[in-house]
Amino acid sequence: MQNINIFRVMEGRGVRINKEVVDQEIAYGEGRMNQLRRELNGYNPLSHKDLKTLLIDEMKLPILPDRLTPAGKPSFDKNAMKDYEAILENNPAYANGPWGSVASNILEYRGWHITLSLCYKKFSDLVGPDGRLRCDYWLHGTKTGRTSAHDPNLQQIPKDGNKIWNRNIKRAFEADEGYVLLQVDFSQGEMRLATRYAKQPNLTETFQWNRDMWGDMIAALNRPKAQCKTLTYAKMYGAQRNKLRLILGGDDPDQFITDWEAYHDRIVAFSNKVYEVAKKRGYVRYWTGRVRHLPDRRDARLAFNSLLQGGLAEIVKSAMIRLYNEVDNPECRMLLMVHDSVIFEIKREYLEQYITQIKQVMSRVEDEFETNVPFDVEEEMWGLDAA
DNA sequence: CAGATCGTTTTT
DNA sequence: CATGAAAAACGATCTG
Repeated sequence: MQNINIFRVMEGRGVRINKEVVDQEIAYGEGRMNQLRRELNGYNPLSHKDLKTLLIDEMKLPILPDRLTPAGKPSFDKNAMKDYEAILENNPAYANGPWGSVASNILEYRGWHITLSLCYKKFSDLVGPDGRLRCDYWLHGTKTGRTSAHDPNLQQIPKDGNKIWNRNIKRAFEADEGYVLLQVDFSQGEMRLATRYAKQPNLTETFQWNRDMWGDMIAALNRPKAQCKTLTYAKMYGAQRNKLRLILGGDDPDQFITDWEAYHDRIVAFSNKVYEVAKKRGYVRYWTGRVRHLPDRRDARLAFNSLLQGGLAEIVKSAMIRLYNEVDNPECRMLLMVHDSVIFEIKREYLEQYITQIKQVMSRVEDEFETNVPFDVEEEMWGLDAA
């Protein structure tokens, strides 16, 4: 079976939508947006112009030098608004004014705008008469070889959130009667691939012994998990020294970076080699033979990330072929794919046995790709309230 | 007015 | 000159 046919089957199946939850959230969200707009004196939080008039001209807040848009204008995105919120809270001149909650109002308005227009309203418009929502996958939708999804883009539905505007998103999806929705992810797939390519001994051991990668890194580098994640992802994306310092903030970032690079010495050396080779050739070749041509061969920083992002996408697509051939059936249907995870609709009474089988088949990467680093997967139930 | 670009949000 | 990957999609605003 080829991927194109598998995706065609998945597009045909779609996923069931809970119309009550969707309608309820639309009504509530629209009400909140109207109220917030009134509290903001009619200023439109979606208009950069309005926000400049309100925040800079009227409220006399400063333009934040570290918070500029690519075009060099003051940014009012959520990071900037957090800074403004702190300024407002710490300054009595503002606290006693009429704009006490202006920052949180703007953030909530924009949060609802995104959730309603991209999720709930889209779901409502696009859901079929049978109550199922179908997106459109583009198998060639990205430069790296990942798949993209459209109408709606189900690859960007918010995670269950602490934020009120997307706290109920997952409740909008439901399984058929007697079934459950299960997501299965390749965990730390890109780091496993980097470890496999670079033959990084300590990480190879971490993965072979099925230890927690973050736990080992935290212990070795003596830094909090959030910092370890930030730096690790930034390195996988090819961030340069200045950018690393900026995103890590205070607390001796240079020492941290040095320690990280020592702990991942083989990966660092390998990424440098990928850079050199890609610069010479103008492209990078994945394990399947697929190539990504660089948009500008003088700048090969993209190469390492493409090798990981694209190479993992090839691993996931291979896994989907095995899953379709060996597992998929009316009791256990593949419905959706989100980059490094696959979402299934499974008959509840056989759930445990299918979890075992899916994990075994999905992680059997060595069928196509020789590796001594295991590619483990983790399962997660959708809709925990499903009794 | 149509189409392009900007700024913002969300995901892996 | 500066540089953090890949995307979708909305509304507001700019451009021809």
